[in-house]
Amino acid sequence: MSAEPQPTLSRARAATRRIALKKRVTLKDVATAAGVSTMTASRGLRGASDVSEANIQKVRQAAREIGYVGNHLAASLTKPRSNLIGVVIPNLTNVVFAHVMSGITQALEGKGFQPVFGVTDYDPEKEHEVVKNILSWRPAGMIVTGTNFPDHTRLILKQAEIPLVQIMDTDGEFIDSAVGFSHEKASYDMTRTLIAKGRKSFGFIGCNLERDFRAAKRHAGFLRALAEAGLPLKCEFLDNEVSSVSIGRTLAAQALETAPDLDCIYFSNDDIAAGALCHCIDANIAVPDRLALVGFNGMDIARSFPGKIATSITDRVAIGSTAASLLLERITAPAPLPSQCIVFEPIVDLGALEG
Amino acid sequence: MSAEPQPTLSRARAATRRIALKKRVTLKDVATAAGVSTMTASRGLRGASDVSEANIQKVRQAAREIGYVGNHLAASLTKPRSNLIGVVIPNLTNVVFAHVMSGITQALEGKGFQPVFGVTDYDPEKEHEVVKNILSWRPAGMIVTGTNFPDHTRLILKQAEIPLVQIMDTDGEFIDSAVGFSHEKASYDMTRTLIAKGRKSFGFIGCNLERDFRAAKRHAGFLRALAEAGLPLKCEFLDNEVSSVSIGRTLAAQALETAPDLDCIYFSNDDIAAGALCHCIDANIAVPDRLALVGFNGMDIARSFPGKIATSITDRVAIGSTAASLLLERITAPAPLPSQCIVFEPIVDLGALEG
DNA sequence: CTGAAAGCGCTAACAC
DNA sequence: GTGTTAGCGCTTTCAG
Repeated sequence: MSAEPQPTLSRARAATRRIALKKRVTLKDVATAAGVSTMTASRGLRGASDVSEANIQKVRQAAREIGYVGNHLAASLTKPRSNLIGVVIPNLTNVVFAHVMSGITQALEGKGFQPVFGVTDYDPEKEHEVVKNILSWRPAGMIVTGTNFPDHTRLILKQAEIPLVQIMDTDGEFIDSAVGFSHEKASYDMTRTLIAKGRKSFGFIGCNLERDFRAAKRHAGFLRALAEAGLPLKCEFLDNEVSSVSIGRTLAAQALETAPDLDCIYFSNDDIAAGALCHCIDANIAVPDRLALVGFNGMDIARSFPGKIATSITDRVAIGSTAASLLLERITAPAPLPSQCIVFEPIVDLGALEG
Repeated sequence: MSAEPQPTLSRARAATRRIALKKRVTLKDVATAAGVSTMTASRGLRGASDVSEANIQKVRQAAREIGYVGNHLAASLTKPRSNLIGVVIPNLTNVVFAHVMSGITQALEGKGFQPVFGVTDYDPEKEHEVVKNILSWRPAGMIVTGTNFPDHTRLILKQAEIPLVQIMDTDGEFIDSAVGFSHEKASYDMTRTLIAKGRKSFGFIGCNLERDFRAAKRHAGFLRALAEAGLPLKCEFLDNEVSSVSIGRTLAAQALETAPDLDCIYFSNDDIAAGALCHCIDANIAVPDRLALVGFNGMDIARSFPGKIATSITDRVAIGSTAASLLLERITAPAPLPSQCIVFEPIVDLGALEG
């Protein structure tokens, strides 16, 4: 008797559901409407080989008529992985990551993958949660930011055994593959260039260095170049808020009060450098002649003051799209590909300092 | 005989899979490890009521030990809807939408929903594809941009019968609920204010008006205010590329050559206004005394030239987070909520024109 | 409080 | 070419 099916249950449930959500259109409905089996319907809709042209038309027509939508959940359940792509980034108000995302979506365009994303706010715990959550959607691959993961996060990422691309940072160890650049080297290079241009009296202003590992690495590269040249760091102002134009303005004012003889301030990014420039304009300080301002990323905001702010130009969109393309390549490869790292070296842009 | 199970098949498949992906850890493995049934394991992991504390501990411990990750695909399949939230936006390089996304993720934080998103590039066909695709993940709700949808897109959105929030634009008809403001009214208001300040000789410079419906609505509001005041439009330069600082620079130069007596240029957004400002600085044109520049959105780039650019300040982050909160409210409501529209009126910021 | 059975909607594998 | 069967991994019944 327990082997006997009990139609009572499912009928009751169906009835309940019908009241709540009208009818849920499934593949079976398409099949019925087209007068074929569900398999033929399935194959027809997917344009599989081995279906008669007549049936393909019938099935697609039927699907359109009854407004069939398909169910990726069910389809993915029959496969080892879904066609979702997980994307984990620290922040979205910062344009840098918006650009990266843009590159990612461009590369994913029309490839049949849908991005699922999570924002970590530079918080390792949130990051872990987000990664775990996304992994439970069985994504075909993941793109995550940076190389600094706590062990337990690194572990689940490894154990997922799916293609993984770590972006933006190539300074640490990566798990599967990476696309980005060395922040330490980028700021080291920039600082050496500035020293070569004759700057001697350096200050540093940075935001969020405790949580933003990449900003911290830029700080480190800056200090290394200074140390190698035997130059002192005249003053340093750090803030733990996320960077913004207004903070730059405030901190620059403070720095110049503390050390009026500075001839160069290195900022952890362009936003704060732009804020500092606003202060300099008001305070009538000649930029860059008397004081050089150096940001990072080459963002619109820095470029909109032509020549005033020196910066390291990074191609975020390219990093995003390259990462996504690399990921797709690794996903579709018949066998796991060897580890790989693609570097996009930033371009030193001195602006008016060049002359 | 056909009723006889045929274990050969599944064993063969399992073996194959084992080679490819090692073992896939499922709930059953957790149950076995903990010495309980799958149901107890399921309930334990979800912290359901009616499970003994002892078993909860055993199950969670086991899950941790064998590195169980869970499978949202399977879990969602048993429910009418997944806990994904679909988000559809036109663009990501434009900071405006990055801010919106940021607000959305903030509001979704810790609520157990994961955003899935698609970018349309202002293309209705891509938009339709993206919407259809996301719907087939059976999201619990959707956030889409704007009110201008082609009929077939509007239809599938309606038929999905899930909570829907349309954002950024309240000018047209919305399907379920909306969070945003009237672009037409915003620019109408701004233009009237400018006229009241004595500006008489207006030009318009815009980008992407053909595809960006909201920019087009701002254009319309601007023209309406002009017409009402009986003022002529002295010149207009439109471009079909996506807006950028450099385009603004170019078009402003052209406009001022065509109509040197302009005393106010209205731009479709802040980027291009900032580009125009760069031109004015170079050409030594007093802004805003001789020429007022008016952008839209109140973005950092405009504010970084304090007072120079008049703009309508919009709170994108708030729109995003409000939209997401509203969506969650509608998702969790026991019964469908009535239609609802939340308006965030932009703030007119005249900058130095104020005086 | 726990377990067995059935089924979510789809597709891979086999049979016809 | 097309249909039948079984099963993806989980949860919702319902029976103990």
